[in-house]
Amino acid sequence: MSEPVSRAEQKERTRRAILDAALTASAENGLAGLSLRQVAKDVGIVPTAFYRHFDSIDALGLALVEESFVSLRGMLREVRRGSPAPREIIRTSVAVLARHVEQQRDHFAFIARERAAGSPQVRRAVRHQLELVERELATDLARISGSAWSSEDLQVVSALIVTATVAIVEDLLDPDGRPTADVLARAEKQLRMLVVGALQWRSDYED
Amino acid sequence: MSEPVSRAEQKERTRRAILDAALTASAENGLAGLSLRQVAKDVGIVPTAFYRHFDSIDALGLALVEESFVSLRGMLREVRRGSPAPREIIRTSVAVLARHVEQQRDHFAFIARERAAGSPQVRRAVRHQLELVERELATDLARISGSAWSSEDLQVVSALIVTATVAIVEDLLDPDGRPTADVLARAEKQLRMLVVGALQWRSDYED
DNA sequence: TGTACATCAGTGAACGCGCGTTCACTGATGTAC
DNA sequence: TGTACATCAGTGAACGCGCGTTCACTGATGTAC
Repeated sequence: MSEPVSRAEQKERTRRAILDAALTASAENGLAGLSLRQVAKDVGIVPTAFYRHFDSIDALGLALVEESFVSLRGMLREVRRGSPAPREIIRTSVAVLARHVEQQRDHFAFIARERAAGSPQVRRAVRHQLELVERELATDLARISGSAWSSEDLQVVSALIVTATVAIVEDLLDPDGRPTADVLARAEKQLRMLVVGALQWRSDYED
Repeated sequence: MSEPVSRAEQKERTRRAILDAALTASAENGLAGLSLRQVAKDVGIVPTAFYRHFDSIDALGLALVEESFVSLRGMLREVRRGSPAPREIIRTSVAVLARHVEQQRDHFAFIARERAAGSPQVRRAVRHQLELVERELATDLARISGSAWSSEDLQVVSALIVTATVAIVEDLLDPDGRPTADVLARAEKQLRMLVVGALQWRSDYED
């Protein structure tokens, strides 16, 4: 019935199972509340076997950061494929965001949670990744706008957009929060308002 | 030498000591990682005595939420005392924010952390308090602007300002973050940009 | 003011539990010849 | 193709530890008379 699997292949499968179980379990009490023994039990291995795959729980945490940002970058890639018309960009981007957050709920929740509450090392990794996203957004904005903004302004706008988007994701993930449709409608309005402010900025308020 | 203290007074002192120790200890691994035994040891009581003051660690957590928001509201009260000229409001408000965050670091860090990572009950309490702040801000904005915005727009702007401010506080608290002066300069710019967008909004983009 | 009783914050022993980590091991898979 | 040896993912017993919670208690403070 089943294919024979090489030792390397089997090891990779177990590693994946550990990552999946850890992601699910950390949704409960955060990465800091993760129990190596519980993860091992879920995976179906003995606790000590964990060490064949990761040096420590913190190393596992960093692997989960990587994995979660693979999801997030997949989303960004799809957003970049969208229309370049400003109004359309926002509408379609929010729709893409909503779909990806729903499909990769655990990854986005992991990022949102550990960004604020992770161990210093994990928190640093998450913030670093978000900073990279911020810089890429600044580059995109420079391309679209034809360098109408100063580089300082580009950074400020990008930071604002990323901040607002993180908050939108948190709202989407909040089980007690408003209905998804409301959050998305408000998200579009917030982002449009923000873009209006940024566009207006250069002519009116530049220092 | 020392004054005699009533039983009620002594009980209140112990309660305060528990809250202080818990706030400090939770800065390490979050409220979820708090050890009742460690808190008791720090306070100088036996672990079981904790139950004379709180029904559970979650109840203690809710008390810490209350206490932290007393700090935050103290800050807001001072902000409201400031100048009503838009440009001045932002500058002085950011300065007040910076000072309060520095002085009540643990309270602000508690709010930022538990907002994202607290137990469902604690997270709900934090988000509820932030929602109240958002609504009060909407009321203030209505008063200042003379009801130039729709109530829906007021809510959207308020949410955006609160979101941006929370992010600024997180940046101020981040030990690996940019220098405080940079964060504050950027904060002012972000908030101004945001206000520009909101003001422009009503004439240009209203649905 | 003095006495007898009530209250109750804090004590200390004891419990069972799940934790991370160590270690020597097993036995199937992989490799060299 | 067959054999002998190496590798190494997963095993299972054992460890010491800190955890939250129970319970009956003590003794100083507070109150009624």
